[in-house]
Amino acid sequence: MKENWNTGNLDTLLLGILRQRAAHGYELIQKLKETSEAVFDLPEGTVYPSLHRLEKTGAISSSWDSSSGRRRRIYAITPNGRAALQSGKKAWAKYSHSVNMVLGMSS
Amino acid sequence: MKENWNTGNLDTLLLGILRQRAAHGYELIQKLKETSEAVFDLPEGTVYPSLHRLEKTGAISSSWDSSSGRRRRIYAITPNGRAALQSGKKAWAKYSHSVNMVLGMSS
DNA sequence: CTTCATACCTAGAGTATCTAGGTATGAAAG
DNA sequence: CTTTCATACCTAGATACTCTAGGTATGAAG
Repeated sequence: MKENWNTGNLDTLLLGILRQRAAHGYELIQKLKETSEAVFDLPEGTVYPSLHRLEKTGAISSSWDSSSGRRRRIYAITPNGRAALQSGKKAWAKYSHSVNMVLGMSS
Repeated sequence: MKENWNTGNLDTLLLGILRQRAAHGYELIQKLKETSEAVFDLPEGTVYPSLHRLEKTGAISSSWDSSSGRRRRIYAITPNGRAALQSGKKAWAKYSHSVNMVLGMSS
């Protein structure tokens, strides 16, 4: 992942959801909404391109599943993705600490 | 300010610096760098447009100062700006809490 | 007198998000 | 049975912010 939180942070959030278990795109949107208490209520036009980016860089891999009759693309995090998640978390820790400093909030 | 942290957050950061005392643009860049421990080391091409945005929306006001020989545009936060800062801080609190949830970090 | 830090500015490139459209299936309601 | 809604995928183009890369000008230092 990049070492700047300010851009492409959705990629890190998706890896954060996928770190526990694989999921398909639509499901990720819902989990992101649930886990964030509706703060991240993102349109598909935002999330799908992000997933395609992550797959292109090898952070996640996908496979089609049709067991439910309805076709789904299941995404799973790769070892590369876990490394990217770790550096993304570090970037977040630095970024959030700095914002707290600048805004004069408890860090 | 907008209720979404993800976009236009630099505006809130600048208000955070200006909440204590007025400052000119170049100085704000340095203070942002100092206060954030170099995490926010932003180019002028990023910061000046942000200041112009803030002035256009009435969150800050500016005046020219030539007392140092070198001309400087001094920015001060307005009452509107303080209100915008408050809502920006609320947006940040919600956003950062949600990121911590999604990434599984201590919130 | 040249170089560097200060101090301002903007146009255009780059990039991420969002809007708005499209397709298709399963379930529920009437 | 057929219409409607949630599921489930996709992309093209608009929007918006950041950054690059240029420009100008002054004061200080060497």
